[in-house]
Amino acid sequence: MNLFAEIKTLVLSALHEMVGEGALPADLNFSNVSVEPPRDALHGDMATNAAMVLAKPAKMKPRDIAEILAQKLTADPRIDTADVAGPGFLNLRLDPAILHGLIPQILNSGADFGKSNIGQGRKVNVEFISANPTGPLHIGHTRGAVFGDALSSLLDFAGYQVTREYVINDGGSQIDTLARSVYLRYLEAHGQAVSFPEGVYPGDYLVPVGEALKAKIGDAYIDQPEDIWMEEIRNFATDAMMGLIRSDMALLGIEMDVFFSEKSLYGTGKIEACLDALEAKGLIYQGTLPPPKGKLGEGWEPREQTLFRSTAHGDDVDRPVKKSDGGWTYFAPDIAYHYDKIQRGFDELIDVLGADHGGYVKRMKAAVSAMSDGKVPLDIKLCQLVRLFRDGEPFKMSKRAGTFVLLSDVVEQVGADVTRFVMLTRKNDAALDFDLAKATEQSKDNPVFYVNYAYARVFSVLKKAGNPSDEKLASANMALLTHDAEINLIKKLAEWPRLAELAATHHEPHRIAFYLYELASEFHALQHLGKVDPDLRFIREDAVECTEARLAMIRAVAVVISAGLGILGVTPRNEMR
RNA sequence: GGUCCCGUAGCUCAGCUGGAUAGAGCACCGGAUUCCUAAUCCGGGGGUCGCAGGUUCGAAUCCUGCCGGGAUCACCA
Repeated sequence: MNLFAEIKTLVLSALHEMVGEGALPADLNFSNVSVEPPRDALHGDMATNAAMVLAKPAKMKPRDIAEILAQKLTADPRIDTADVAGPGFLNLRLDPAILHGLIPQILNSGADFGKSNIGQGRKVNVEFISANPTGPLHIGHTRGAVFGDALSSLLDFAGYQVTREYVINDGGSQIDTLARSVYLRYLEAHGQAVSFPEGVYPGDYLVPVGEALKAKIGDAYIDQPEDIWMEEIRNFATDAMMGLIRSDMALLGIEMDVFFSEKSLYGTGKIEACLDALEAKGLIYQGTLPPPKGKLGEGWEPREQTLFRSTAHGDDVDRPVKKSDGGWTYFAPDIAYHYDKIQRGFDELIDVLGADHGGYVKRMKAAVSAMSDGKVPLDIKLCQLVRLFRDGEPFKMSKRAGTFVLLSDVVEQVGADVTRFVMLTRKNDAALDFDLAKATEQSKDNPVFYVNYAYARVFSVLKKAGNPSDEKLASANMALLTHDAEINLIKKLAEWPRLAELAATHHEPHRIAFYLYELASEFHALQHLGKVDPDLRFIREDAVECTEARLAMIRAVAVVISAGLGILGVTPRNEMR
C-alpha cells in the first residue's frame, strides 16, 4: 500500500540482480538505500540515492551504478523513465496508471488507507499526563495530554499494540497536603470560618469536595486529630481529584487504558523486589554522593544513602533511592513502576513529560536499561512550555484557579478540536505559542480551519453532484486525470502511508499536522483552478466520466484528511458555516 | 558550574535514517471571482541556516568548541 516502499523493493531487487550479474560487488549493505519524494516535483515522482550511497563501498562511480540501475528499473512496467541527475540521483517517473490506481485503493480502504505494520504488533506503553491528583488539569498538562494521545493513535495506526497509561502519584506527601486542604473545606462546609495557611491548596475546586465529605460522614471528623481522618480523607480526596481529571480528559476525548496507582507499589514488596533485582546486578550500594558542581554547593553536607549506580547505564552521577532517614526517594517507586511495565511484557516504553523533567531523563533511561538488560527501549518525550496569548497579549488569568489557566478554560474558549490541532503544530521539544483569538479565526492563518475547510469543500462538491457512493467512484476511469495539478494532488496522497510510518517511527505526530496542511493546500489550489478554467472544475456537465474521476480523487482527499485528523484526535466537520 | 532543549526570511515555524537551486504561513507589493464556499488562489521581493573548526563525494542535518535564549540541578513528588 505504501508506494514508496513498493518501489524501494523494486530498487533493492534490481540491486541484488546487479550483484548476481557481477555489476556490483557482493557483501554490499543496502540499508542506506532510500526511495523518497524528490525535493522538486520537476525531477520526477520519486528519487533514489542508491548509486550515491553504494559508490564508495563498491568503489565505483555513482553515475556508473546509476546507469545500470536505470536500465533495470525501466524494464519494469511501473517505471516510465529513470534519469540520472546531479551527483548520481536516479529520478524515477512512474507509469501514470500506478498513481491512478491509488485512488480506488484509497476509496476501498477508507480510513485504513495508510495503516502499516511496521510495529508488528509490538506492545508499546505510552504513559502521559500523570498529573498529581491535587487539582484540575491546567495548560501545562494539556500539551502532554494531546501529544500522548495522538502519539498513541499514531502508533496504533502503524501496527503497534498500544496501551495508554496514567500513573497516579497517590503515594507522596502532596496527598497529605491535599487531605489537609480538603479537611479545611470540610470544616468550612460545616459553617466554620477557616483560613488557608501557606502550604495547603487554596483552590475553589476543593469546596465541593469538602461538601461531599460532609454529606458522606457528617460531623464525625470535626475537632478530630489528623491521624484519625488522614487515611480516609486521602483516599476520598484522591478519588475526587481523579474524577476532576478524568472529566478534564473527557473534554479532549482522551481515554486511558490503565490508571496505575503508585500507592500499589508501597507495602507490597514491589519496590523491594525491584531493587533486589538491581542489587543482584551489582547496581545498588551504600555511598555518599559528591557535592553538586558550581555555586549550588553551598549548604551541602555529605550523607550516606542507598544509591543506584545509574552511571553504569549512561547517567552522569549515581542517584539516591533511599533518603538518609531510610524512606524511599521519589525515584525508587518510579523505578519500580517502570519495572512493573517491563514485567507486564511491553516491548517499548514511552514517557511523555513536561520539560521541567529534563533532569530526569538520563536516570530513568539508565534504570530501564539496567532492568531490561538493554532490551526495552524507553523514549522520553519532553513537551516544552505553552505560552498562551489572546490577540497578541499574554493570557494568564484563570477564572476558577486564580493561578494557572485550566485545560477546561482553553477548551471552553476554542473547543477540543482546535486545542488538539494547535498543540500538535509544533515539535514537542519546541516551545509553543498559542493565541486563543487566532485559533478560532476562520482564515488561512489558522491551520485547523484551513485543513477542515478543504474537507468541507469536498463534501460540498460531492453533495452538489448527488453524493455518489464510494463504490461507484472507485470504478471511475482515473486515466482521465491528467492535469499537472491533479497529478500533484495524487502524488501528495501517495505520500500519506510513508509519512504516517515516518511520523510513527520518529514519535512525531506533528508531522501529520504539517502534511495535512500541505495536502489541503494542494487541494485548494486545484479547486481554484476551476474558477479560472471551467474545464478544470470538478463537476463538468459535459463530461460525465471526467467528473466521476475527479470526484473520486477529491473523495480520496477527504478520506486521507479524515484519517489524518483522526490520528490527531480531531473530528472533521462536513461544512464550515 | 553540570545536564537537557532551542537558535533557519522582518515575525511564527517546517525541513523526512546527511542529498539536488534551504521551504510554508503571516507581514509587504502586484494580480485573480458571471462559477462547486474569495473563509480561497497565483506571482514578486526578502537568507553569512547563531559563530568557528572537523568528518565526506555532499552538512541546516553528524562531531568538537564557543555565543545567545529557556528549563533543570543533592533526603520535592
